Amino acid sequence: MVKELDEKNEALPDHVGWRLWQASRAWQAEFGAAMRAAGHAWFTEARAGLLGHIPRGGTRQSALIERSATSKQAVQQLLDGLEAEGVLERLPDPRDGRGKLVRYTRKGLDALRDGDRVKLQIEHDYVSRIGRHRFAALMDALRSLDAGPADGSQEAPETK
Amino acid sequence: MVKELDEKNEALPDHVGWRLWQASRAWQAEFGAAMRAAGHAWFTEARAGLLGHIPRGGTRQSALIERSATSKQAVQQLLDGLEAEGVLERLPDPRDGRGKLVRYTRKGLDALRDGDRVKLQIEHDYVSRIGRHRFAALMDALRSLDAGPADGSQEAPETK
DNA sequence: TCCATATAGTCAAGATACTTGACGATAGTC
DNA sequence: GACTATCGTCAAGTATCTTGACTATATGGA
Repeated sequence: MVKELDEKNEALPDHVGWRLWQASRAWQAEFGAAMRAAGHAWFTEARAGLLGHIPRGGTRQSALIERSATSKQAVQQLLDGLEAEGVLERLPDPRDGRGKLVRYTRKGLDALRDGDRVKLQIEHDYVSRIGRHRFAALMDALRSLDAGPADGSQEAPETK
Repeated sequence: MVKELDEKNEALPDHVGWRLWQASRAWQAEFGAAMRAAGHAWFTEARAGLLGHIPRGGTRQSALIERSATSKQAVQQLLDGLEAEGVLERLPDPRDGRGKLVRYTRKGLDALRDGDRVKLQIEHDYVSRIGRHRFAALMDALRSLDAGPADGSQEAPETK
């Protein structure tokens, strides 16, 4: 029944959600490929998402669970994997007998360093592709979206 | 409540990839929740991602595989699920005995209609949160990123 | 102090999404 | 007809995430 209609580029989505999703996936694919190419074979997107919530100085596991938008069991399983890979280590929290502290190992810190380098490379590439002005506008809009889910009367807050 | 000693807000990421990821996840969570609330209990993010590649007029399964960035087996399994849910149907391609055509059922078209409505609602909310100008700049930047991965001649370099 | 409740983390089982490998069927080409 | 490429399926395994049940420690009264 379908003639060529199907072959002539029927419109693909062009709304914020789709664009954000495509852009996010493209970034992650590029970043992950670069990280694995840099020798961090353990690097996956799910793990990267978790690591993004762990500051360089480490954190308590419970704080990590609050920040990430998943269940504590999911966080735990990702931590198990990262600990087994030698990227992180878990220590008992001296101030709370129930808690544990999550900390980067040397291997983990090395990965963070490489990650920073790759991020800069990708960002530089993006700027060269769409221009400094568009890139700045992109970041501004994304920060504004993140900042004001409930308060629409504010400009972008200070860049702390 | 919380002892503030080690809660001093160690910096969380603030780069393009992170911002895109967070924004994308937020959009998808909102969209998915609205769709499920609208009665489309079968709606998941993975399925939504696939449906995004299926135009209203349907498509060939092989074309779908090319568009989506995963394996043909992953596509097939998602199609199996969507077919079982009655959202899609697969017909033999009259022009190619090997191929199949993927088409929306009535139920699927109803979901598309609700999806369009939800998208507009979310977009309207975004505009009210960050302003028409920022929103337009966001879409412009995202489209530019998608358009020119290899050709940077769209905008003058304007470096510095 | 003792007890009730909340919090931090673990263990176990299952669902979903995705991957690789192997395979049969049809199409296109010679 | 034979060779090769494409289309789709079947099967098995991995990664990620979810729910439910459980232990241990902390906290806040009575």
